[in-house]
Amino acid sequence: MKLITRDTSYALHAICYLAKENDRIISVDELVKELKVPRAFIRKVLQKLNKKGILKSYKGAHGGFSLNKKAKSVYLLDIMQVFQGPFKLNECVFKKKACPELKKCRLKKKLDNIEDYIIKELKEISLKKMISSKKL
Amino acid sequence: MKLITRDTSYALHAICYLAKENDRIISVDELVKELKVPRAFIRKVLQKLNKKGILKSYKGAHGGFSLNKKAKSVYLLDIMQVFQGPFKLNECVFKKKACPELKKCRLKKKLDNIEDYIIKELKEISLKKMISSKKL
DNA sequence: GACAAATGATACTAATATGGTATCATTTAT
DNA sequence: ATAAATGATACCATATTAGTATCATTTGTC
Repeated sequence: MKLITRDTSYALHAICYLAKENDRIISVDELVKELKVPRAFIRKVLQKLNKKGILKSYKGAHGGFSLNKKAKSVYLLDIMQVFQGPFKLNECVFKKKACPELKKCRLKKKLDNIEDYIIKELKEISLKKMISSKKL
Repeated sequence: MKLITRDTSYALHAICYLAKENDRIISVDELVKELKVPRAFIRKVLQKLNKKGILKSYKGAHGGFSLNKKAKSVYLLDIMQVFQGPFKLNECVFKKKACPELKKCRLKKKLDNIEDYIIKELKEISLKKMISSKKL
C-alpha cells in the first residue's frame, strides 16, 4: 500500500537534480551517473515529464533536459499524477446491494474527506520546498 | 491509486452484514445470496478474518461465521490491514545518493505526517459507526 | 554533407500484485 | 454414517509495475 511508485520516485530525484542546476541542459548520461538509476527507465520517465510540460527537452548533440517551470510552481501532486494517474483513493465501496440499510454511502463521504486532505497537503509541497534547506 | 482493494471491500460488506445480525451464525451461502459476491473469494476472505480474530468460525453442519468483537472496537484500518498489509504510504523516496544536499529526508517527514493523519482518521471509523445511521 | 551524440517513439519482457477458481481434508449436527 | 459446513492450499487469469531494447529523428561539429 504505497503512495509513491518507482517511476515517480525516479522523477523526483531527476527533477530535484535539474532544479538545483537551474537552466543548465543535463543529459541522461549525467543523470544516470549522478543518480544511479537504470538508463532506459529514466529516459522513459524524462520523456513523459517533457510531454507533460514539466521538463523541456533538447534533441541532438549536447541535448538533454532542463526544468520548464519555476521550482516553486511544480508540486509533488503534479509529478505523482503524471505517473500514477488521477489521485482517487476510493471507488465507492458500498455500492450495489451491500449494507442496504445505508441510505447514502456515508463511508465514501468520510473517505472523500481524507482524500481531499491528502490532495491539499500534496499540493503544498513544491519542488522549491523540496530542494530548499528550510522546513517543509 | 486506490486505498481500498476488492478483498477489503468484500470483507467490509460481509462484516457489516454479520454485525447487523448480532451473534447469529451466518453461513457462506447466506452471505453469497445477500451480498452477491463470488463464493470462493468470499470464503477466503472470511477465513482470513477468522484467523485474525475479527470473526469467529463454526465448523461442520450449520456452521458459519459471526463477529468476534464488539462492533465499536473493530476499525476500518484493522480490516484494511488484514488484506493490504501495514499501512505505509512511502518508503523513503530520497534515500541513497539522490538529492544529496538534503541532510535529512525532509520529504519523508512530511509524508509521514500525512500518513499519520490518514491512520488516525481510519482508526476512528469503527464498524459501529459504519452500520449506525448516525453521521460518521 | 557525414557523422556522432543526443532525444522520440514504441514494442517487448519479467516480476509482482490483484482478482478469482477449484479441490480435498477436516469438523460437526443430525 | 452422512451431509453440511469451514480449513488449507494450489492453481489460473489479468493488470500493474519495473525494466530493457531498438530504431527513427534531430542537431551540433568537423
